[in-house]
Amino acid sequence: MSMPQSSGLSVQQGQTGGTPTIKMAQPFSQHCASPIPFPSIRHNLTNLPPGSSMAPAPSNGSLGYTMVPTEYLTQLQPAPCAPVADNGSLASEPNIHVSSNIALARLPIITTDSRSKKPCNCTKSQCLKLYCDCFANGEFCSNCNCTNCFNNFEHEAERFKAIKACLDRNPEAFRPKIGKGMLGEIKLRHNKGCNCKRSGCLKNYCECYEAKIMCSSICKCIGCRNYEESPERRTLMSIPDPGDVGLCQPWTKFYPDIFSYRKQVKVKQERHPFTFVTCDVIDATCGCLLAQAEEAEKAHHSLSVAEHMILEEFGRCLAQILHKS
DNA sequence: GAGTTTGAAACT
DNA sequence: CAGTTTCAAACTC
Repeated sequence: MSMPQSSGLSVQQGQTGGTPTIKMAQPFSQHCASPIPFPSIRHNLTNLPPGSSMAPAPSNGSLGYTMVPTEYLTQLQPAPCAPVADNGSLASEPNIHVSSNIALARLPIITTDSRSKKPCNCTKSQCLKLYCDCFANGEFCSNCNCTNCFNNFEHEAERFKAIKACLDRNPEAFRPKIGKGMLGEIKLRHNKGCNCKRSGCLKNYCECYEAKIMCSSICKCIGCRNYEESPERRTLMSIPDPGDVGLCQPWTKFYPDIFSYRKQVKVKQERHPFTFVTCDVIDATCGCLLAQAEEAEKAHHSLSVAEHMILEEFGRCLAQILHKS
């Protein structure tokens, strides 16, 4: 699967282990990997990525919820919660009940559609299998180079069947592959792990490497060189040795745009919010807020406490954004 | 641009 | 669940 090289985020613990900091690592959609079974929070998750919805996990109700592209959700079942439209507003389908206070309380979302979708080149799958990146990402093919494409409005029935088949095989088929690690882990990791044998996990064949994350214990790769101290990885990724720099910020190498606004600011004294409140920054902020919601859920806090925690987190995010700017 | 390699997804 | 096949992307020349 392909991912924009210049986008993506993560939430990392501060160097002293204190306040989490916003770092780029993944598109926002990748942040929503963990099911969110806390209903009171879930119903307030109106800031899901545009075009996404939370749906009950298909296989096992106890699993909570899984994130499914809204197009798929609406085709598979009556939407249990309001999807987020591409323009960031709540969908207006009459069968979807949206509590007015939620609707009123919603903050406007800046769409992240600026990330261009990579066209696929499928020839045999009809773009109805997970081989197809468009299909796997819950998107219709558009401006692709595919042949005999069924991943479009004209082939709704076939798409429906294909989606259902995928979910039957794997209820989490459309779950983002990159997510947070185990409880307490903040770094992102591949949810399934890779199975590379020959690439040393240092080529884009490797999903971990492609996502610019290191392989983890769940990977079943052979001859892996995609780990923290790997010299080959450092060379490939042009990561300076921690001893060579005072404050090592390796991810700035991979995701320069979120850090580049500092340089822009130096060059241009007149600053505008859009020069540093980029889509990636917004994505990272949403990721922090979701993480906070999950923490509240795990701690079984009440809704009001959860809201308080999330608001506090939002404040910290704002402070960091201002500091970075 | 054609051919090869690779590993995920699909299939048996 | 393991082995095999299919597939499309990544890579090489």
